[in-house]
Amino acid sequence: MPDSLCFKPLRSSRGSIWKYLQCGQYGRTGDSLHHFPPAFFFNSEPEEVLSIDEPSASADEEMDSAILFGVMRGNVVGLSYYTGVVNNNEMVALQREPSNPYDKNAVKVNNVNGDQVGHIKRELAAALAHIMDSRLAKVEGVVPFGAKNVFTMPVQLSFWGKDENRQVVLNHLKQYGFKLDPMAKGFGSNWITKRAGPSYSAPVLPAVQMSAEQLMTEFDKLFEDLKEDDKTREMEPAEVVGTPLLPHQKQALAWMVSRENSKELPLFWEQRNNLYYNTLTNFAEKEKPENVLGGILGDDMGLGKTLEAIALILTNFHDGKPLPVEKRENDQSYQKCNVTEKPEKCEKGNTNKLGKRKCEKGISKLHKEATCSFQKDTDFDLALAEPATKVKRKAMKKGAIVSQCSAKVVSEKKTRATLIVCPLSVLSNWIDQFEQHVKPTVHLNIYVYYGPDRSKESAVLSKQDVVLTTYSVLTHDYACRSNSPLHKVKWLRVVLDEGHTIRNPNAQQTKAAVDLEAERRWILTGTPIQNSLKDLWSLFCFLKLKPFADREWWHRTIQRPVTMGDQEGLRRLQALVKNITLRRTKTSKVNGKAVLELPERKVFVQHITLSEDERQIYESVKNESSAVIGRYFNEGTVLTHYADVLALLVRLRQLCCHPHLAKNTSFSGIPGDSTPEELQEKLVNKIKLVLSSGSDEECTICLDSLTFPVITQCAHVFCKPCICQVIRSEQVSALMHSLTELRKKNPMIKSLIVSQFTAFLSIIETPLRESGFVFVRLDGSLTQKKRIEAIQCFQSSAPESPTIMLLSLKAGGVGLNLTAASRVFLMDPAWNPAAEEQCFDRCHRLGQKKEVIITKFIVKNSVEENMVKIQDKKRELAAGAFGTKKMSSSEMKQAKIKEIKALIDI
DNA sequence: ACCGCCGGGTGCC
DNA sequence: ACCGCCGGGTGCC
Repeated sequence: MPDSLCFKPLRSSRGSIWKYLQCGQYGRTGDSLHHFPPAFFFNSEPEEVLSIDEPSASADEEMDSAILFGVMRGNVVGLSYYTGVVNNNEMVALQREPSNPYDKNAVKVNNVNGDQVGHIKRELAAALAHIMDSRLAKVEGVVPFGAKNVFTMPVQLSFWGKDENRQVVLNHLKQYGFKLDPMAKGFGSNWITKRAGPSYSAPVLPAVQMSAEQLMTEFDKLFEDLKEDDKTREMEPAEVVGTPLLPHQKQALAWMVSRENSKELPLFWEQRNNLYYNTLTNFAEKEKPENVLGGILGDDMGLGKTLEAIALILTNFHDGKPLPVEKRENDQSYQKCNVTEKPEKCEKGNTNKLGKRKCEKGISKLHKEATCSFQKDTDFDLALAEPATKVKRKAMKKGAIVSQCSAKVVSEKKTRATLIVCPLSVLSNWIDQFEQHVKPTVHLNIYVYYGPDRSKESAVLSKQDVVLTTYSVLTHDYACRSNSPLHKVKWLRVVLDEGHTIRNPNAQQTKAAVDLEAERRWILTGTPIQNSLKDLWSLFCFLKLKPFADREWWHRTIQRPVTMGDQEGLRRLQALVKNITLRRTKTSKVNGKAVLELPERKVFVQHITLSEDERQIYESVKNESSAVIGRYFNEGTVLTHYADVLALLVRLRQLCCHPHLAKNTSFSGIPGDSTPEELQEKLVNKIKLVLSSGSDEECTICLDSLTFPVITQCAHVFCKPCICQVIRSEQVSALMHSLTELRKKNPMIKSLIVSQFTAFLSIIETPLRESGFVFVRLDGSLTQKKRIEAIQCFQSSAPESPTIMLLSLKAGGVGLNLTAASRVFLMDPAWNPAAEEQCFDRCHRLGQKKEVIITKFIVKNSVEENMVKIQDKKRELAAGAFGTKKMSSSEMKQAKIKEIKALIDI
């Protein structure tokens, strides 16, 4: 529930290696861990690997390192005043109620469902209030017995907190005459282990725990066998899916359909008599808990998650029947009612109709809707008077069509629309894929909810087959939810593409997504967990996974046990993830055959030697940088100057690419002293100066006044002819050589040229042009529209289409499909090997027919070589993460300092 | 009748 | 509500 998301204000916490390593504990305790491919859990993120750790401050992070102070018995009173009921051994939540008019110390006791059971007895509440308010300890309760009492019942309280608060808590309780039992021996062992036990520190009670464990193991096994079977069954998609599915895609479809139609109880629930029990919390209720009608489709990039989702939408409507779609009788109707304009050319906010490709401009959406929907009589006639009427009459004679119509009429009352939320960068991909995979004889109503003219009528959205929108729009709308049709419609299905974008539970976009109302919920992501176990929680919240959507139950039943190394907790987590996730990697097998048979991929490293001049500049800047960083080391302030240090390193890397990238710094004294803003300002001022003063500025190459002045990133002004000549003669030529050779061999081969520095891409443009290469460019500065244009242009197989794409490493992120390219030139190494891999995958993915050859340029004897060494280490680290012990933050800092030293050879 | 005892009214925080 | 607590009724054994 959204409430739990707002539970406590937290700093926005990005991942860190610390958290990543914390997860290493899975491996320490788990013997059955091979079920989780490591990549599923740990995916290091490019920009985070060398980022500074923020101090751990948030409430829930405190809980991660909490220890058990002890336990005590208390009483819950006033039971007869409240509706909440509990079972013996059921977990309860304690909640302060400072506004209580009878006692400002009041502490409420709620059951797992959030219903109030009673209050903590006054005297005890007086002692607890301060502890809870000051967060000296988290107090958790279990009702050991007496759950059916009418007036009062006992409650076993356990106190968890930071070690340093332990004594404070004990003393405070003592003042009120209470005392904590250490919990180690005997006390309460019966009640605590029997059911709710495993969530507590497991090792103290081995004997009793074993039996509980064994029980669960048996249960898990049963469950696993069942589910594994479920995941290998294949299913044919609805007839209207025009693309044949690969075996693993049919498996995904079968699994997704079975998830959506599941009548089973959710995991960890069982029926006893007339009640449904949650075996983790011992909560019970009369009403059957809803299973998650959905889950996480965690297939690797390139396996076809989009197609799998489209197949699902078309195949599984209500009662296991396909979505009743409007059939187009023949091509005539298509022609007649079509404005053949490409959706890509639509203005923002317009409706893109599949197959129809109708773009609306200014006219009301409803009106436009009518243009092609020949089952809506009035609208239809209005918009498309004569010819379509004929089409329709003709159509109505056909039985198939009639039944389609009636099916539609019946289903009209049922929730119909699927909402797809995705990052802007893949929005057009969805449109393309719908167009590609839905038979052209079918008309699907697709509404792109984006742009200033998007309809605010929820009725418009709810009658679509598919509504596409972006996370930004979703979040924006959520801010004024009363006016957001997205948050009013009761969706048949909500699909979050690149669903890991909601992994931060405090982010507005997470809340906006969780707040959507839907019968079925899906998360598509290649990386369900990026940094730690916590990432999963948001996803579970979105899926409305009972009772884990509430932070407390998630924490007590899963997160803490797992973090504390409890086997039981690990098994629960494992079962849970397996239950709702389908994950195949590129190397997964279906019936002994690889899921995806991609052409081979080869990576070559080409070492570059800097020219005499370049080496000179490099060395001088390097010495300067080393001196500055060395000073920081001596002062012990490396980490406080981290940003500066990074800037210096970036300069060095830029120098490896091209001296002009960092030219200003090599002349301007202390490197790293200008922020990007200052740089920007400098540049603007320079341009102003040049423009205002005519051309009295000198070109530093010909030392004459400027002809055709151009300005570089580093605020240097040259004559265009001069700088072109310089660039041509300089050693970017390793690339040019390869490209020219390649063109000689096969002029049709397309290449990606990748760099992290867009300025470097700009420099490369010149010799490319000179040599007559046709190229496009894709970087972060392009608008969505231009991006699509660039990609389409590049992907085109037309003879005059560009053969080269200049790509900035971070542009577009995941999801880009650049399979037209079969060569990649990586001009400079990235901090993180994963970022490079992701980039290679943009062309080495489904649809690639050719062998992919990747060339990495590495400058000899430079910061780049050192980076490659660190990359290798990181790969090792990631591979062995399971066995690694938790690093403290000071160890982490040491590791970072070491890294910096290694980079600049100090 | 300054106590004890009895039995009815009453009851979370 | 099988308790405790309160306060009124009551009063030899």
